[in-house]
Amino acid sequence: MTDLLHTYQKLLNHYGPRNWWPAETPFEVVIGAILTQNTNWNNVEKAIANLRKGEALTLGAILNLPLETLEQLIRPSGFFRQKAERLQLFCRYLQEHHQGSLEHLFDRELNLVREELLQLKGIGPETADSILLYAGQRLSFVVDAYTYRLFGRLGILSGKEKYSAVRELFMSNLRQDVQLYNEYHALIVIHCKNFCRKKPLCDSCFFTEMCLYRQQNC
DNA sequence: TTCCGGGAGG
DNA sequence: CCTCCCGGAA
Repeated sequence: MTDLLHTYQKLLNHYGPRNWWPAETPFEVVIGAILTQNTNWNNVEKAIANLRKGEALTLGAILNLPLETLEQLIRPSGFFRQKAERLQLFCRYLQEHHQGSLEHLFDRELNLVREELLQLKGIGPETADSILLYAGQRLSFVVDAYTYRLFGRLGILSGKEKYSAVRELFMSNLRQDVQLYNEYHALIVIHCKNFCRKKPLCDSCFFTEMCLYRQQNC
């Protein structure tokens, strides 16, 4: 499946390296990964700005803040009640099982860490992989709705594959390189925001002959 | 004013 | 399957 590499090259040529994820620290990556579930990043930015202004961007602050206060700070990110609970659950877990240290959490065999993350309420596969890759620099490819959409339209996915199958497809066909995984997912995100939207802007998209969708609909 | 977009759990 | 929610675009 050299298509995956070819697609990566085209994206990288067009956008250049993204150096994701937009956060100051690994802990902020985790917070952002939870807040951005089913949510635009613009809304997450407002929530993070509120947390920062409220000096609430630390594990201790999130644990000690009254739930209602935390809810109001992250309100712009949507689903604020469940997300506030999930932030506190994650922080409490990190506190009690890893001395509050993400490094301690990450410093074991990949699948052990991943399974541990997946046990936590509010951390599904995409959030777990985002945390592993972008907060932990661990080799775990992130699959999201954009991945299904872009590669579905390119004719590489049918859309019916399970999350794990898509992740394994990428992981078994790409170099085992954290920076490559980081860039690839970031490039998929920006391309789907710019062009490969639900209502795609095919006219200005640089995937031409290799896009099945474009061949059939444009 | 309605509509759109975006993960996880139940 | 459904629910949880917002901000910005239409």
